[in-house]
Amino acid sequence: MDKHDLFQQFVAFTTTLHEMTHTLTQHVKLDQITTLQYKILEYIQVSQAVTATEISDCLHMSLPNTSRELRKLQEKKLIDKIGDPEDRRKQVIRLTPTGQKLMDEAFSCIEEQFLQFIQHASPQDVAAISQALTVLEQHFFSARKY
Amino acid sequence: MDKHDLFQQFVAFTTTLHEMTHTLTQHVKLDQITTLQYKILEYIQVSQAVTATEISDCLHMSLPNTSRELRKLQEKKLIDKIGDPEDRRKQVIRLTPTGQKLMDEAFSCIEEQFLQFIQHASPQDVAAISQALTVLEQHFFSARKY
DNA sequence: TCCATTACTTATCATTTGATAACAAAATAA
DNA sequence: TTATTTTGTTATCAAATGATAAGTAATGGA
Repeated sequence: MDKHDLFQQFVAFTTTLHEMTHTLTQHVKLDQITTLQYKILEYIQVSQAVTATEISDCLHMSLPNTSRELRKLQEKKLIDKIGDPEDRRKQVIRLTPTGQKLMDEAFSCIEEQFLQFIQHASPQDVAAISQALTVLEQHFFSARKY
Repeated sequence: MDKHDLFQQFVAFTTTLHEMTHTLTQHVKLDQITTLQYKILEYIQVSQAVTATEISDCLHMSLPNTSRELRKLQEKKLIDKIGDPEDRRKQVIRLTPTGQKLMDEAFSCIEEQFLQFIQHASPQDVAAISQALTVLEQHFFSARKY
């Protein structure tokens, strides 16, 4: 197994995982927000306190477009913008209780699907999967630093 | 490690992999096609011979929209449609030499980035990553059958 | 103080994508 | 044969997204 073969395997795996992600998320009903807006909420939830610029950088979208989507999310009462007293140009973005509730519901729906997906996995299987994920996380995360 | 913890780990891993995929593909310059069209070409390349209905099903898009994108790709001379003599309603979609060349170039660009990504990986690391990918593929693929 | 930079907003435009209706041709079932 | 299903197309329409110009306010450096 050389690095070229590993690349081939990696591509195939990515396709499988992408398909799996689609299956896991397809039952989440998000009538009020778009996929992009969901990704933004997801990022805010994971990062807890973020600025518009950080969202813009991490989700690879322009600041004007980020600003527009954040305004829409604020209009839907899903996020709050709080002025940063340290630097009054900045605005800290947080989920509102409503936004948090929406994300909690989405995640529990996804988790339910995930559990169905691995319902036949034994404790040994779970340990093996976790170990595999750890290996990949370590290698990919450490590689990102270069 | 119970299944709930595994889910948390899975979500974190998915985020990392998504970010990695973006990094790998960001240097591919596709001035002539959109992301969706690239995904269609990718699917055709992997599957070799497919119909519009198969693309529609696997990429989760409606048949009219699939038909429209295939027409655009045909206009760009990247794919061919060949009538199926067995069933004259069907059309087999294939990459043209130009389309194949475009995909080959894209993939070699992505592979180049991938190799940079794992440039510090030893043969032992490569084996460990491959083993981890195999474990996940097996579990996720077998889970999909249920 | 003055100037450049940063953080963010508003406005506008083109393009992409998703959804749906209506249609035609071929295959299949009744 | 007739009806139904399958495969694919064209034509619209609305919505989402991406890109860019222009502007405001705050910060920080010279």
